[in-house]
Amino acid sequence: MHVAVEKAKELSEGLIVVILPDSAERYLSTELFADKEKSTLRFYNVRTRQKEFFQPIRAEEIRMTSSGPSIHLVPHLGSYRRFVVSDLIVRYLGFKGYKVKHTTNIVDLTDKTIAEAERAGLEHGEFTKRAFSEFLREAGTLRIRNDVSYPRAQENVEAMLGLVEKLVEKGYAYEKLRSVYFDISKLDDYGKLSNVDLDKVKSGKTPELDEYEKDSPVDFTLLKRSTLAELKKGIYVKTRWGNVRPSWHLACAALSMKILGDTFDIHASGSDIVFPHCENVLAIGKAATGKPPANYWINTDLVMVEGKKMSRSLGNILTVASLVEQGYRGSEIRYFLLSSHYRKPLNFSPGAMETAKNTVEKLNEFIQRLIHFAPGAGCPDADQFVYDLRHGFAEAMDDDLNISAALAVLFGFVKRVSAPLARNAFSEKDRDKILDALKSVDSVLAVMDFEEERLGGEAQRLIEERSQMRRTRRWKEADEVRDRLLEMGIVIQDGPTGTTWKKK
RNA sequence: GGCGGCAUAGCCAAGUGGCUAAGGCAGCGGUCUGCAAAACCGUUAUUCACCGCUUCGAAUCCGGUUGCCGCCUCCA
Repeated sequence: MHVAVEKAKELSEGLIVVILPDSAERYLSTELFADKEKSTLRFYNVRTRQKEFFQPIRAEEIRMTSSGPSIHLVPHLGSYRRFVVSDLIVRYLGFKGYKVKHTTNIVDLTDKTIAEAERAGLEHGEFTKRAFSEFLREAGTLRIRNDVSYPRAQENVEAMLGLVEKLVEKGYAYEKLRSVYFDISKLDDYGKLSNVDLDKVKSGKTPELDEYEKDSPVDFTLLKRSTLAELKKGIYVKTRWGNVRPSWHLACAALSMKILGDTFDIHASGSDIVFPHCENVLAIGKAATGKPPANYWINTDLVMVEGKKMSRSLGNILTVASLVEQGYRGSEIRYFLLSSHYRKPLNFSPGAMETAKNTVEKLNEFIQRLIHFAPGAGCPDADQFVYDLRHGFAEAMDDDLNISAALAVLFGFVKRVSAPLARNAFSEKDRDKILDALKSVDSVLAVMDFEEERLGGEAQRLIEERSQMRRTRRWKEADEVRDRLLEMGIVIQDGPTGTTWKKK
């Protein structure tokens, strides 16, 4: 095929006929035939409420932002689902060959962070610094890529004020009693993203209304007048409108735009904060620049517990730390969070965690069997297995990250490889190809472990001794050694070709 | 009340007009084995909440009913 393409380059016109040794499927799907202009990847865009082909603004670098955590307390599983999904998107774009600049905003200057710092008896800056590093640690546990920029609200107040200045100048924002509000009546399509009809929104219920004077109850806060307590602690910014603190919506909009520019590709957030948060971020960007800040708005759905949204106010939250304490590994928690479609609610239950754990363990055991395999003559099907995995996985993920279908392809691959592997059919070359294909899929999923498990000298000696005992039919002694190894966390498996082991 | 979403096996979950309704977990049977475990092979929904409509054909479209969930408010 390559030869034919090279030949074709030399011709100005003509027809080249290539006879391929198989049905040619694997050639036709390669880059050689890819229409460079058209993407095969589709995302459900909340803005248009349909799946759209993804067209980056600049093909050389995709820019994406994720609504970050408010770090007054360690984020719970519901929040982490969003970050894991964002990470999945970034990783899949990477798998597709794109370079991605990803930012996750750290919301560390809110009523909550101030209140929690107070409760913890810590100075606000110190408190949020600790909370932020704890968040980073847990993100690492969940194998979220670390090449994300994490702009912090309290370090970027200037950018926020600049944005407000622009909004006031253009008439989209107004000051009232030393707070600055966004005037949503100035935007004719406010509410379109979240499909909210403001005439039908029950007004008068916003708690801010008691505290603040706005022209319209639906206008949202950009800069919030500081309280006396905040002033005393020095948590305020001096502006020409008064001593204030930026709002969550403003912080998010400003941070993304500062890092990524006025218009970027993807805005990832949660279905529960479309209104008002995403709507307000969109409004701010649009008012400031005349264009929506992002082209694709992707929202992850909720994590549920016994049919209810996981949230602090319901008192049903679960943290990464508590699951780790229960013996679950980060990769298993990650698997649980990404193993069903991101636009569907995900129900948490102990059983679901157990399923995730078992599944990840099985995948890893499969990998260990590949690593510790006994080489054979070679299996002609290996190439096809690998091709089907890569192709099937990409096809599924291309369809708005259809993870269930993608995982089905992966498990189908495992099943097909298992039988030849068990009868030692693969050559070393086959095996390496199979492992490479798995690694490639795992560059997206990030739930598998490829490190070779090794035995300590003591365990190796015991296994050797036990084999000797078995050869001389000293079953009882052999069983005792087996029990002892089990205590050491090593499971013994006697097969027709000898004894193998795995770590528990 | 307004807007939106969901309902598929024991559990989780794809499929959204036509090939046997993917896959995972759990279970069960078999092969192997000194026993065991693992592995491998096989197996588990005549049916997709309910009623009706359209169609040659519906889990999939349309209408209705029921149940659940989210946002409109704290949480995020």
